[in-house]
Amino acid sequence: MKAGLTTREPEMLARWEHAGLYRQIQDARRDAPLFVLHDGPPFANGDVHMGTALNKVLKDFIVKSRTMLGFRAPFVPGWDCHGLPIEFKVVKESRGLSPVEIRQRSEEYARKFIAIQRRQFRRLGVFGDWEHPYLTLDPSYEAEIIRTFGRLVEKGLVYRGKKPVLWSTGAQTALAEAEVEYAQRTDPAIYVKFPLVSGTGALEGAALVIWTTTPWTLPANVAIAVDARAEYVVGDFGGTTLVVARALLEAFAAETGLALTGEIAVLKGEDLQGLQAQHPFLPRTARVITADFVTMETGTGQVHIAPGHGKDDYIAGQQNGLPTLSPVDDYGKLTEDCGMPQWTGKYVFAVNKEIVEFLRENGSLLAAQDYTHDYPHCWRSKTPVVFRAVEQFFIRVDDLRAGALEAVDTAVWIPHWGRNRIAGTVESRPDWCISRQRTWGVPLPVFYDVSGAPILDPAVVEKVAVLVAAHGTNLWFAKDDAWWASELGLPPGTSRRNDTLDVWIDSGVSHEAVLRKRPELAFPADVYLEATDQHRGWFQSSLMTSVAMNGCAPYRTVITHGFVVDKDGQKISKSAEYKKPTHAEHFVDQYGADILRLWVSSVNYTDEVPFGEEVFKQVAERYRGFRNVLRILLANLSGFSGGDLSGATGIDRWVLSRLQEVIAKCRAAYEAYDFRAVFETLNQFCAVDLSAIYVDITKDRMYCDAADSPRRRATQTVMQACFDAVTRLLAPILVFTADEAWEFAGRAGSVHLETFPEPDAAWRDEALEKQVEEWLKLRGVVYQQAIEPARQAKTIAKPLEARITLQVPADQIARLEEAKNELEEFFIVSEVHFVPGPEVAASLAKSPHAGCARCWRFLPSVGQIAAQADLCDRCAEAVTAIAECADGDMGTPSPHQPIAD
RNA sequence: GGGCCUGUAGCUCAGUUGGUUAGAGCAUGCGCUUGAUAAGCGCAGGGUCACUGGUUCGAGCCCAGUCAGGCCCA
Repeated sequence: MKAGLTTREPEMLARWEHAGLYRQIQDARRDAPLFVLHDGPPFANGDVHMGTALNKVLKDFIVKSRTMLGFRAPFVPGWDCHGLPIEFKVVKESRGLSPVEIRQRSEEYARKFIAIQRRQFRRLGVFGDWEHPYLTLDPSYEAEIIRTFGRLVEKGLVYRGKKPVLWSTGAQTALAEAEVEYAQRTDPAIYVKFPLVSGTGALEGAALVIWTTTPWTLPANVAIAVDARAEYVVGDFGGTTLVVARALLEAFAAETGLALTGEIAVLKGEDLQGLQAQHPFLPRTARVITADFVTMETGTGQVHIAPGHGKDDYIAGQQNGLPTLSPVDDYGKLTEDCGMPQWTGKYVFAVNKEIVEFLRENGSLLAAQDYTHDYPHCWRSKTPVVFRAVEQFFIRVDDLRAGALEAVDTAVWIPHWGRNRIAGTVESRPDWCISRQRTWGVPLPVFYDVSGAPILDPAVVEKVAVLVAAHGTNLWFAKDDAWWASELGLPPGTSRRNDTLDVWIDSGVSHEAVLRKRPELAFPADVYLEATDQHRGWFQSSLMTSVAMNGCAPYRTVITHGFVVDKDGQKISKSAEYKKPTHAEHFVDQYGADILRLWVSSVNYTDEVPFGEEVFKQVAERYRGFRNVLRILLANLSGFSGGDLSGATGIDRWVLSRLQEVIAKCRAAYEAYDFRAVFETLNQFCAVDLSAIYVDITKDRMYCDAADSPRRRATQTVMQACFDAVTRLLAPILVFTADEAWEFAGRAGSVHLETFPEPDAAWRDEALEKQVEEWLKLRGVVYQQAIEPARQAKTIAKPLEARITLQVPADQIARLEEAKNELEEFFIVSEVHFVPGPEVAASLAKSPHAGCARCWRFLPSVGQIAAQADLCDRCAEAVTAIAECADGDMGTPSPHQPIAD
């Protein structure tokens, strides 16, 4: 059967595609109320991983179940195509490519993986408009990205500022983290005095001391950071009054030879906050600020802050309103802004030495050593990297924050704590830097006039959008400044740069580019569903752009799922040491897509989601349970052409009643996106109510009653209802198996065109359900106390050989006697007698009667009919009836044809 | 280090507003059946509810802390 799935599923897939099943479903729901699940685009890179599969299958559960709940639920899959990981791979493969070439190859790369992932998603049984996905590299999509930027400009939400980036002075380009490699190099480590110019008492005449390994950043110094809670000593160090963190006094003495000779005062870092200290060579002061990244590992506990030359420095600068200075050019040479003419034009790593000498001469230098450390280098030019502030464009998040927080509360967050998570990130996020110095992306549509000032004009941006919609963004890279200037009616001399937009803008505007553009969709979406990392990612970028443009959230409900973890609860590492399979294809090839889907339905997706071989083996067992139940129902229904419930017994009505509950529970669970509850409910119903109880008990009548006996027909009617409902309810999960069963049952069309069954209150019978619960308790006693011991003792082999004596409280006997025949069937024994007693107890005797050759029950009627001496009265009658209307030998029941194996 | 979250049998999960000996399915063991048979049925074993304190007549459920794990920041 396992082997069956992996070959049968692709066959069914081919049939679906040939028949255009997705189209059929959409057509069938043409006038139904709309339900939009908007696909968050996966990155077009790599194979479909278990996490991606989990995400897509959950989405498919929603789309299919809403469809079966009566909605029109289109699914337009998408891919995120731009971005560094692709560009990086392309550039790594072959160097020296022009931007146009990089973009060509990046697109090829993205399209290759879109094709691969699309095949893998389809293989999972995910329905959608796979022929027309949305791609962020489509010219029409790119144009929407550019238009959105224009709208943001129009609303005054975009500004230009400086921010430090990793910069390769060898390649004159910004680098991403991934493009940096670490190598050892030796730099001067220096201790520098900053005399205090404010401060009274003990601090009068004292100097702060910083430690740095990048002397060339001193011209950009604007502050000194201390740890607010740490203790600092103001003391005499061989004639000069210095401030040093207490924790570093010893190390300071060892490194500089300056030992504390007299303690003047002790202060907390926070007491130093706000003081001004004289810059060692520039006519300005550095302000003392506090920062939580100050450590007591090296230095003095006082950190030189140059916001233009470090990430921490920049953040601290933003928080304290400090200017971002960065007097370094593209080649790593100091510019005249450094304020020291003798250093201007010199390479920063060369000028270090001169700076140190200068400090030594002017008395600011307390000590200098060579310091060897791991330092980032450009992976391409191998030159040491600098942090350098460059012009960037930002979105004013402060102007959006209040609106975004309000919008958060208009959406439903599943699980509910998702609300806190996104609110937290929205509250704390700084302005959004939307420019990147990359090639594989949508160009930042900004021009510069001859003086170098940016032209931020929505009308110009719109013109760019129109050109891009027609020709794609390659145009930006293929044409020169003069072409663009003339095309857009800008003055000659207008130039443009090679910045691209942050890829979070790409996917973050999908509500504009997809929800509003596709005729079959609508804004806002009913549901967004992604992993929890997207609270900071797509959920937030989409929220910000939508609040900016629409003043509301782009979604009504946001569902998040956890990450997949292996069965030990460890995260699935992408590193080389992690050897276990993590690709969906591995599990699909081994077990089948339906089993992968059943796995998704069986876990609590709001937590971390465990998987692994053991988990899959277990799920595969459960799959067999479902499959076998469908099979036996189909087998029992073979030749059945409709009937009624006139011959129904208690157990039939009980199953029918239970079925109504199952239907109601499953529908409610699907509505609440609680697929695990669907799984549990159907599993319980199939494994226990149907397999262990109903089907087992009714075997006797299915095999031995006359084919058209009212009792048998009633049972088939009930089984028909069970099969029909279970197959439909299972369809969103076991997409292939359910449709296969539907086909075997002779139904026209796909089960995926159907709707879910609706519970019929008329069939609910809670009194009966209670009664059967009591019977089940009695059955437990019968098996525990009578049948099981007798089997172990080899008194009997099968329960039908047993005559049970059941002791029950006297007041219950009359009621039980009434149901005596049903209880014999229910216990699957030949005879039951009731005797009064203080408590429920069961005992057993081997039946004194002969066994019927046909139904295997031991009954007094066996042998009473001379013509059929080995049969009981019921079987004799059934055989006679068969003989009258048929010619074949039907004395024993024919095994039903195995169906759907 | 900070924010959000998770931790119940070997596995996946239930455990209603705190209230009797904590449940299910699967897996395991033993047995039965051989008319669901690369199936089916029965019985059994298995949990100091992560740990430690606290509130309460009573806590898997409430509170605090610890440990372990996840995501996002730093």
